[in-house]
Amino acid sequence: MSDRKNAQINILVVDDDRDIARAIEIYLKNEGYNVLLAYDGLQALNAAIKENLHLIIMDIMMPVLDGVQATMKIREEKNIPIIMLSAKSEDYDKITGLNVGADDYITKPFNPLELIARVKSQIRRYLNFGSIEKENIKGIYRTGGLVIDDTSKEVTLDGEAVQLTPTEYGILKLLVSNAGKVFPINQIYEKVWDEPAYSPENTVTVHIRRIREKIEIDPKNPRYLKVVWGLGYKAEKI
Amino acid sequence: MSDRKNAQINILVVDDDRDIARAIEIYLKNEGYNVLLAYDGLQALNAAIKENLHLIIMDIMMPVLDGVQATMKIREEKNIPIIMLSAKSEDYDKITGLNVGADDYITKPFNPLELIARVKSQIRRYLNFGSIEKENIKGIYRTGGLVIDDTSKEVTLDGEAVQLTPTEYGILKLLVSNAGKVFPINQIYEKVWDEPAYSPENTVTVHIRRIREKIEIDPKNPRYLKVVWGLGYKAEKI
DNA sequence: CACCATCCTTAATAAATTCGTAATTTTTTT
DNA sequence: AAAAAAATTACGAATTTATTAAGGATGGTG
Repeated sequence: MSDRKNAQINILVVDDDRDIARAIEIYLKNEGYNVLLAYDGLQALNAAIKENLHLIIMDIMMPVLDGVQATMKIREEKNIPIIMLSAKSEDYDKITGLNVGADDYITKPFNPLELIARVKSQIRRYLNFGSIEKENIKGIYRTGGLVIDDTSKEVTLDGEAVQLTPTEYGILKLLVSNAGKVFPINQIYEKVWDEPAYSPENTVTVHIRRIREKIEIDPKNPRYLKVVWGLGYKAEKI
Repeated sequence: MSDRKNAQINILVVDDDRDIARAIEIYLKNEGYNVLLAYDGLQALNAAIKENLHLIIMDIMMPVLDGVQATMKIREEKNIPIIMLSAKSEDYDKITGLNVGADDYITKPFNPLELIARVKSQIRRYLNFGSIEKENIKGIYRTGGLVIDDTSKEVTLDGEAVQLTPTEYGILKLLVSNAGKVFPINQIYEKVWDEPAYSPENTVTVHIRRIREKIEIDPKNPRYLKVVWGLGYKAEKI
């Protein structure tokens, strides 16, 4: 029953009520979408940066970081469509949500058909808008001659395959998929390892060095993985 | 001689010395601004709440409610730019004024041209704030040919990259993102270092000097990073 | 189960870059 | 002219990143 054409589309569902999140997940998977789950705004924000998302469905009332705040943060980074969910149908929520950068709004309890309709509408709008490149939907990231295919997990440099370890791949994907953006070392650690960074930040440095050895002609003068002194690393946007 | 485009802009002039208030009124009307007058802090506060103001020029020494107190009250309500006027150029006044939320500062007797220049600068800053949101949301700050991209932490001057150290970057970002606003040295220290400033830090001065060397053609006559004597530094709004 | 290969982490050291301080000079204000 | 504020200069200390190497965990294989 699942559409093949939707198999590449990643939707993030964010709700602290796991039953609701799971229910939505079922509806969406039934339509053939690929679904990721998060249970608070912070997780959502991390996923938005790390994953190749095409739509976010987010509850407003959440612990840690509520839907409104999370939306604002995400908007600073990405331009993915966001549908807000709210238990109450109060105007205040709606207005806040939309002003803050949400693209649509659904009140709970919602009609599954309506949810799907709005999801499709947003996706159509997003994909047609040209705001996204065809490449992105396939999970392909690139800068200069460096190409990362996240579907096959293959990395090529000027057409030649590069062999990376899982950790190296994770770091490179994070940086290249957000090319130009500077990531502090501990943020890299947290996003790639998915656990709080205490102090072993040297680890990241060592990995960076190894990636450079594999993708840079002259690791001392990197073209792609650049350090921004005192701030972190970034993949040069070429 | 009056600009039509300024006809919609309402400036409140607050001074208990009516001659001075009227003099300022004339200068401003000459530029095409719409001028309202108030003769003490309480009137000013009322006007700030009732009228649709775009700028306030306020004397510090006033009966009923002085300029500092009035500024604090107004700040609780609105975020209109406020330029403080002071007969004496005593440090105490200046520092209090700026810490309390004034955006700029002029000492009497003042040069009419300077007054107008500062008025224009503040108005521009205030009115642009809403419309440049797109840039702001992406973390791009600019004044003149100086552009700061906070995502990639890149600074360019007339298109050419400028290499700044983390501290230099922090200072420049603070000033440029609030271009036109004067920051006392200890405020700069506290915001950039994120720790209390104990002794008057010569450190900031040295950093300013280093930034100037990198972004100014003639560091002795800076176009961007200007000192406001006895007060602090500001990035010129160009 | 022992062996091997791969990858990750840690530590130690080196290299690079930046920072803060103090002393001195210049500029501005009174 | 005196005083205050800011600019300038130079240099050693401190911070941050790079590099190298060794040890340990993991997983596959004979």
